[in-house]
Amino acid sequence: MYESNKNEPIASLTIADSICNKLQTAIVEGIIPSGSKISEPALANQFGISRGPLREALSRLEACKLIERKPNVGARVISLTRQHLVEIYLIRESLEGLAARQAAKNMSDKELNEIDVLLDKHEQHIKQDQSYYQKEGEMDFHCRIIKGSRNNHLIEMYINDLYHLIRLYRYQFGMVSKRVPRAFVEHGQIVDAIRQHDGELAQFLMTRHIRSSRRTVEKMLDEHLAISD
Amino acid sequence: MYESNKNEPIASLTIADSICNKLQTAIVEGIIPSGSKISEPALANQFGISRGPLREALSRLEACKLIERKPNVGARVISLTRQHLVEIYLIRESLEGLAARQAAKNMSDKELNEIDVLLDKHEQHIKQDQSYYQKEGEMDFHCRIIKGSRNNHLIEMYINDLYHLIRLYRYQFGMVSKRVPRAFVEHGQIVDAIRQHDGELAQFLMTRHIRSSRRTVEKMLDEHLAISD
DNA sequence: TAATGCAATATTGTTGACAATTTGTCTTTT
DNA sequence: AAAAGACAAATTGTCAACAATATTGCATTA
Repeated sequence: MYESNKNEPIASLTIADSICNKLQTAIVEGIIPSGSKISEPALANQFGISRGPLREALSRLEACKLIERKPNVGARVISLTRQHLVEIYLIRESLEGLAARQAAKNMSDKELNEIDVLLDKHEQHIKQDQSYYQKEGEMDFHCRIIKGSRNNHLIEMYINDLYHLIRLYRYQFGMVSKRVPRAFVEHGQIVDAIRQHDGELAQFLMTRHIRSSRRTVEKMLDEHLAISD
Repeated sequence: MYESNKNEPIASLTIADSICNKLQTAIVEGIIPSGSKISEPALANQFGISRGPLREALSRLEACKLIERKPNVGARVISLTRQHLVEIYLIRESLEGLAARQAAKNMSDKELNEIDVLLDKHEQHIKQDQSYYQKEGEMDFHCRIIKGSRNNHLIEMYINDLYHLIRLYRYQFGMVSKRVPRAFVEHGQIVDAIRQHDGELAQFLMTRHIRSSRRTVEKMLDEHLAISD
């Protein structure tokens, strides 16, 4: 019996899992708008399932802070605010800095080569079409550094919780800026530092990279949009 | 009608909430031992409730990583390992460093004075009885710095998730060390830096404080206990 | 007319039963 | 005797109905 047993589970086994994933992308992409109330009966028969697994899915969405629940009242998608966005960026500066430092210790050559391939691909995409890079490429890079830290708790915190929030703000605020080429260069610098096992430098560069990104976003929000504080 | 409407909810309103709290302390205090399997039917009629709210509580325990669940198999209390403990300490170094830096910006004089009172109380307790300080006092201090950061997302991450894990390891590994007096001094230094609005220094001191604590613990684990890696 | 209180409605929380999956045991086979 | 397979028991996942709470609208009253 030839088991093709990749560590990846083939598909979302339980309904709650499946629904949770669908709701995550629905919220990220604004199909369920931020701030809107979530009706359990409505969603349940919209997906053709019972309220049981739906509530389980909502629990997980609450855990990764995509929704807020009040007892006996219900669930709402979180409201996007400038302050919250800044809070997340500050946390990212901190955690991804740590990740970069640890990645310089623990990341394998194989992983680094794969990142090289990724960055090459990004370079091509940037020359033609910025949108891809902005939407997925950037986060892809950051996730790999996180994974390279070998800190499983950090990896879970990031992939399960923070990741979705970051994507949410990215989508909803449509963050595209002149920083894309600059960010690309900074990614290269970070990889270099990791390759040389210079943890301190990698941490410094990563922290600064995200801080720059944060400031660009803050400026953008101040100028362009009058988003409720 | 004189509403004594403190922002605190009077009691855990929903059963799931109540059970979740009970399970958290049960796990932290080892009443439900780490690594043990959790039987839903058993727990349910042990608490005299149905499996519905119990599962909701388990979902939250999974969210704060006190238990691990596998689909169609069940839930287990996490196994305590040296590596996991180190991972958490590294995350704390990072996040509490950030918190201290932000606290230097945002913490009010009132809060600082309250911490002074707290530290005085600690000093008394240390002179008589180290156990109190180790068990709750230390975490109390750290929580206040976190709250002083005014970063709500960070506060929730810490209070809802990390906090319980830290307490869990504290209880189970019975961490008492000669560092207690030293740690007390370091707490004072951190408060001083915050009071002077020296964010960089506060961050540096907090990070170093936790790093020292981590190294003490690592050494302790290497010497005394042969805990499974 | 505005505010208050009550009743009706709708939503969430909880329960117990049913379905699907896994685990353990026993039999069968090589 | 060991391994494979089938059956049985137990556990988890899911469902639909019931209870409790919150919200809404209306009527009543000041």
